[in-house]
Amino acid sequence: MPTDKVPDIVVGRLPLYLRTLNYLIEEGYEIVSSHELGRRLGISPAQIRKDLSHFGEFGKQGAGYDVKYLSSQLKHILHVEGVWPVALVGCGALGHALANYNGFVTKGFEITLIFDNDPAKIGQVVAGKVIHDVADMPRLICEHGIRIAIVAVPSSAAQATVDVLVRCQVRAILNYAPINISVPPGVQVQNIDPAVHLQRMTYYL
Amino acid sequence: MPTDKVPDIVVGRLPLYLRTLNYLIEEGYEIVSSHELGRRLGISPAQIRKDLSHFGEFGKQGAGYDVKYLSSQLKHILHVEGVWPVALVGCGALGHALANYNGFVTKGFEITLIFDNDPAKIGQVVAGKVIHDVADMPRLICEHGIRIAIVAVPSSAAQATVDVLVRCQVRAILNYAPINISVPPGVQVQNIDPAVHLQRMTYYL
DNA sequence: TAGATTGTTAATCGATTAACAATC
DNA sequence: TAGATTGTTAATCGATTAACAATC
Repeated sequence: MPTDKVPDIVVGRLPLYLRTLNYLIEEGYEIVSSHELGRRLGISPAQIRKDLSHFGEFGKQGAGYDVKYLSSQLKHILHVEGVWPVALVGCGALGHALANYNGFVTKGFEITLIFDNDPAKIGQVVAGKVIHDVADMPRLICEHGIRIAIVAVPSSAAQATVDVLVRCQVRAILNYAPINISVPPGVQVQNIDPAVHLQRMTYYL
Repeated sequence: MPTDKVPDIVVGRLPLYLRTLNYLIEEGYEIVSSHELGRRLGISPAQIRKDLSHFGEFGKQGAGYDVKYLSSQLKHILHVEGVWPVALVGCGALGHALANYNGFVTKGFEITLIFDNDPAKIGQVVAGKVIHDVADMPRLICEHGIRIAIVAVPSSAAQATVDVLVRCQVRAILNYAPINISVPPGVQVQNIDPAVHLQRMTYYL
């Protein structure tokens, strides 16, 4: 029963399914059951089948799911069949690590533009890309048709950075600044703050 | 009505409340209402009041919450009144960035031990700390009484690293390797995988 | 066929919201 | 006091799970 209006929480699990399927491919699996996939993910088989049922019928009764086929279908659903160009704003230690991270391309992303506001860094080359002046963001992001950005600037600069990105038609922002940013409706934001993740665990210690 | 058995999802929001309260302190606020706090977080006021009610009564009717008091109470609840020593395993580009990140201490964490398996790196100093051989993890983590670790090793080494950490009595793991790791009951895991976060957003593009 | 696993429904479970008495 | 906001209950909403007919 495809496309009712898929809950956010279901969409959030699809990348995890995809990631595990790709490991299964590497391991040589051709077929996987919802039970085995769930075991690897710590998710119930029923939930996996229910989640997938939002988008169509991908399995075979009595057999399971063709790993490569389900992987390709999830890539299609998540719009990561190709490679999205991504802008990275902020090239400090974290920005450097992200620029050099070689795990993005196979997942559908490539950092193609890097920005910083430090005159000492502008013009330098990181991971084969020149660091541009943040002042040139509007022009360059527009020229490259960038829709996705990673924000790795200090908290104090995060909201202003995001405001510029939104005006440049960026519609998905991965925010590493440890602060809540606000965006207009229709703009996606995901936040990564290691301290928040750690504090969530210390509650149980 | 304190301590029923607080849902995970509620615990997960507390660090976000705390983070926002600390920004409010910086901005000079002394009192905040659930409405204002919710506005900043994109969460309903009712939810904030309900979440807090799991742990006690922290507000004043007609007034709101004393910002400093609520912040200190949340720190107490989350066990981040002091500073936890943290082990960092894997000192590549990401590990370097984490070792040099200065945002941890005020949030209750300090990276005190760094490990890598690369002979060329062992013995070098990063962020004022010597990089130790991963072979020495059991002894050093035990000696320092470490309960929290950050895993920034390649996916291929992640599970083995985690297995060692768990044997060393580590009970909270922040995993940056893009793979599902398995741990015994009672060990907390949080995962950070930028590609997963990005793919969750491309669905909507 | 016999065995296994899907896709889906209905039931259960849990989380969020609305509303308001209590009270500062 | 009057106005405002909390803490909490009950109602609503949504997500997960159990179970099974369909079927490979």
